[in-house]
Amino acid sequence: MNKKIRVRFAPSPTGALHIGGLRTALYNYLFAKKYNGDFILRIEDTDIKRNIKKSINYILKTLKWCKIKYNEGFHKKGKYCPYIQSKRIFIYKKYLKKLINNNFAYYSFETKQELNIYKTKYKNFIYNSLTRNKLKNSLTLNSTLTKKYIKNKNYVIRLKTPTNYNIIFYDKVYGQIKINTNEIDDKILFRSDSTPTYHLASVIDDHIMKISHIIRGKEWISSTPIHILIYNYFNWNLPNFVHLPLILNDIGGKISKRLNYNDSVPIYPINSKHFNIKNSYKKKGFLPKAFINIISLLGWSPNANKEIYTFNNIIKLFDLNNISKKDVHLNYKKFCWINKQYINNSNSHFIDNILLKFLKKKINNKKIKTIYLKKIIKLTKNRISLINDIWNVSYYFFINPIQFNIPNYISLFIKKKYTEILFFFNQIILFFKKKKKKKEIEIFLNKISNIIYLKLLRISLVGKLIGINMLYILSLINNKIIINRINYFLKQIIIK
RNA sequence: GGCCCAUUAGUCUAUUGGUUAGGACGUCAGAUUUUCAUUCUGGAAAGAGGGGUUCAAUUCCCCUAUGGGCUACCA
Repeated sequence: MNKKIRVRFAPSPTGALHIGGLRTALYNYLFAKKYNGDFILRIEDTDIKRNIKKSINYILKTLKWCKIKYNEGFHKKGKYCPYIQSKRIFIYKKYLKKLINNNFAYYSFETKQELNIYKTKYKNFIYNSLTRNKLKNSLTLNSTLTKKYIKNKNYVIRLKTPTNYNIIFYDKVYGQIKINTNEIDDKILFRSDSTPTYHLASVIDDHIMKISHIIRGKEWISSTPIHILIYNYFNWNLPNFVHLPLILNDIGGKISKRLNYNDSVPIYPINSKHFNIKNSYKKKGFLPKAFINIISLLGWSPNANKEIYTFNNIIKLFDLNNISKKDVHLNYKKFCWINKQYINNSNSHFIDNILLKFLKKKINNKKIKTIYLKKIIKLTKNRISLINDIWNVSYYFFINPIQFNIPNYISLFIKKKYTEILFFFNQIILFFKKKKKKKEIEIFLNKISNIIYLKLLRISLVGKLIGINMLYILSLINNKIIINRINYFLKQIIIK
């Protein structure tokens, strides 16, 4: 019975891959990796109307960024090619015929409008064994009429669900679940435009591709009985079902709710008329390794009081038994904290290069030397959580402050001791007229006994009371610039 | 409305019948930092409510409440 573990991630290319989708992909990947199984990427593009061309590429790019590798599937050669459902329709048609011939599926001739009328007229209208006898389909109409409808292609094909039959299945996360067939409708398997629906295509593919575990979002629990019926009708062995808790957005709703693209949080930046999203986890400055750590903890937790894990450790520890049943709320601050741990604790050379690249791009000034930037990075990087934050903690080395944020008690001090302050700054200007060594600056700084003077100096150079130690600011910023900034600051004070 | 699922601090979670209910983010206080941030130390903070079962229930059962999912010729 020890069948090979084979799992799949089967996104439909209808939009940006959001954090929930990526979590599903990751859990499938982790499970496959842990048990030396196969991880398959299958594109489920059966709904032509909703397909967005760019999204397949987007999904691929996102998985690549996260280093989630699939060893079989779209764009790769494999035993069960092609791995995109729009190119497998002939297969689904073949199996569909079997269902019809065995009386497990039938033609139904109501138009969408007619169905809508039923739905508004009768509360809780369901197209199933309780109602289909009174409706327009191949089970009720005589053969000539049926043939006529089929010839005109005005039909859909529905699954024939049994009457009052309890479908009981065992979910690895949620345990036993029981749903009565009277509650589900005769789902459409094949649309009037001759395309299969998800239910048909995915069950057939999962069987053909020998998928052993179906790991997917909890929203599929209600559809699982339909899938089980199809498996049973074909006399196929059931796969293991593993439903994952949902990831909820701040409002508490499903993160990928219907067609609301803006609700989903993209991982990778993407530009197209369908995605009007400027921000992404990648662009904000999350590191892929940290991000994997973050999403691995969204609905799963190892039994340890630890938060930071390497990818390999996550694979080792990953266990379906530790998946939570409770839906997950995102905690963005914790995401940032985890990312910070990676910035400060992983290979510093690697992180420094990323930061260097970011700063160089931001400054866009080739005169500024790499060694200089590296020094600044070294001094400031323990202050950031996201890569992009490096600018917020180091900008004052590159741009002059224009506005000054002066607290009240210092404003009062300026008014009182105006002439003394002028004298103080003149001394500093004088001091910086000549090149100075770090040691000399340190001695000079130590002579300043009044803290407020130091604070004033900081404000004149940085613009506000933030930033690294004054010694480093004074020794890293060019003397001329220091003097210019002070002069500008003094002018501003006079105006006030 | 119907069906299904969930419910430990603001959030993520550990303990799965006997614990001072543990950890993390956040928050608050203190120390370090001339400032800010970091870092460190410490504090506050939880079993939705009501019934059972049991010597004992956060843990098992029932009801209620709340939240979520599904209820498409979407996936």
